[in-house]
Amino acid sequence: MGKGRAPCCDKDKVKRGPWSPQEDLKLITFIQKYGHENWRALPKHAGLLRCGKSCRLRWINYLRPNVKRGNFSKEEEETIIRLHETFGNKWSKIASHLPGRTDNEIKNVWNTHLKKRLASKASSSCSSVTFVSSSCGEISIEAFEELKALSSSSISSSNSNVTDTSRVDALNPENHGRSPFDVIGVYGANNASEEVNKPDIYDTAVDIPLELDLDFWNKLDSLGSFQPDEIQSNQAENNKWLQYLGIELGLEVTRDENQNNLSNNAAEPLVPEMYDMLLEYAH
DNA sequence: AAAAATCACAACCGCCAAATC
DNA sequence: AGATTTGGCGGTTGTGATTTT
Repeated sequence: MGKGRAPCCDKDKVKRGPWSPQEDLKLITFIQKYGHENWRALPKHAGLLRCGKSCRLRWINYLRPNVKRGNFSKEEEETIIRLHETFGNKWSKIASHLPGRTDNEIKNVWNTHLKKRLASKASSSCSSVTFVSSSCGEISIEAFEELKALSSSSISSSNSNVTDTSRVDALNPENHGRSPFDVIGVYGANNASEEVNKPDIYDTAVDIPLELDLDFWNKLDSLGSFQPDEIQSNQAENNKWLQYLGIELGLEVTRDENQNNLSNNAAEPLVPEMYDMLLEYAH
């Protein structure tokens, strides 16, 4: 590496503000093909006029598989409140206990809803609630026990679920079998492979092997409700996911066609036409 | 109906720690 | 060992949507 710190990006030469569908597609297709080993170099290679950081954020918060969208459930909100009691504003830590939710989203929910709610609750009463507000300065025994269990669980890496989505998401039974988007973390498996074998990603397309973590699969087995066949083919999941995104982003694939593709090509490698279409659309 | 106020959330900024040279 | 790079994190801001006046 060269000496001298280079700025994160040239602010005059990068696009800022909301992401367009075209940009999303470029990012998705690039990461789908090559992974995201180097965020700084990624925008250049993907043909994006964006800062690497911006790409990373966009991917992590909105484009990667397994990101849960939509309102937080009551349980999720209560979990956030409890975890905030323990961790404070450590949003990534809190996010690591909420599969599919990102630190950014949790932070937003906290700042816009939960903080206010707690403040008003605290002003009315400081006792007799399971989840005690900050102003009361203590945590219930049940909450503490649960936190202890969560902390010692093998699924909780020290990092956020952003970097280890496959494990966290896979172990949440609620996450099984929703949409192609919710399928076991394709990119989590990918990340695992990157650590073992780091190809020159910009010269050759990468065949992404599905790395098996015994502990992970044992836990999966113990859940019982999961269908191992669904994740046998990493490529198949990529395929489903791309198709899903294609529709979400308004590409000309009807839902009927997509349904057929999902069932007929589930075990096939990525459909070249799909790639072409995505790339063409992105250009 | 229009203007003002408020809300919600996506995106940016700057700092820090770990990794790398 | 120290300088540099990079990814990640938390705080903050900008802006479009919604609600209130």
